[in-house]
Amino acid sequence: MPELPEVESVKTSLLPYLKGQKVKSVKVWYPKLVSGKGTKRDADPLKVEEFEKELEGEEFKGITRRAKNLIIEFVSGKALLIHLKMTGQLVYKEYRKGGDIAKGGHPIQENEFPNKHTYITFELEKGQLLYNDVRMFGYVLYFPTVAEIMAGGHFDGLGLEPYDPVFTEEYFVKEMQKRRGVLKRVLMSQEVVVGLGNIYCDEACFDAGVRPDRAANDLSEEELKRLYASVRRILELAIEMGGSSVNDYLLGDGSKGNYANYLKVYMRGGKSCVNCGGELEKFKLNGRTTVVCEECQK
DNA sequence: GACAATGTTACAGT
DNA sequence: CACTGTAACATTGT
Repeated sequence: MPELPEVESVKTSLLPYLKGQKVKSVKVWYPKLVSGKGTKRDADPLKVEEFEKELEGEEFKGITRRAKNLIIEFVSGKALLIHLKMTGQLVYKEYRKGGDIAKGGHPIQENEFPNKHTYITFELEKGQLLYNDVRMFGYVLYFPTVAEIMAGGHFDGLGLEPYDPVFTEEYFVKEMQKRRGVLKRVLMSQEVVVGLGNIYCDEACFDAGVRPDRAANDLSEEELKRLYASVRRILELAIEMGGSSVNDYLLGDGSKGNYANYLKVYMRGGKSCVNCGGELEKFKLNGRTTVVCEECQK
């Protein structure tokens, strides 16, 4: 589900609820999520019981994000590495007095969570932190320290954060000019800049007026500069709006992001272009549905 | 039933 | 080696 704006929004919306709270107990309902199978941490999977036991009594300290990964840190130094992949959700729900779930004024319906797609429940002092994941692609991995996450090779090969001071226009232009691959593939590979997925890749290309099916190094310097600005502008706008709730994505408090209302091409194939009124073209590119305006994107 | 869905990785093939 | 396409992960909705 989530691209960078969604993951960032989960981070900021969750932190105020979690910070300072202690974990009373943890229950894992789907072992693969915490075992590391299918990730770079295939070796030495921690058993479910150990995952649950290690987190008991831990106090939340902070949440950080690297690309589309979240790192939850505890005061003791222990940490969780989380990737939501396509349909993961991390939602906090306050207890109602008497130990039940809160409802008054809460944006999510009573009894909606936990549900059959809730695979981890963290019982905290004032509420529950729930990990839901319809397609079960995501993972939540335990590490004794943040340093071990960093040393574990999880972030190898990732490009720069879009707001890293080192990620300059010059850097972007230079790196893109080195790559002959299809623009969409390069942007989504996370190897130059991280955070773009299928939604924001199409949106950024539309905003910059370039077709995503061109070769990256075919773009002129001017086009690359436009694209650099568009990538940063689109991601920033989406973060401000709390991300795009197209399907499964929810913020940490269970509410939806608003950016879906501002999407100009994603999911709009066949509709009219907001710029020129022409019909938007939809096609497959690198196995992903892609939408462009033939008139506005060259 | 076929197909597609916000991500990522592995692998076969050119 | 560079790159492309496909499958896989598992489920739901159209």
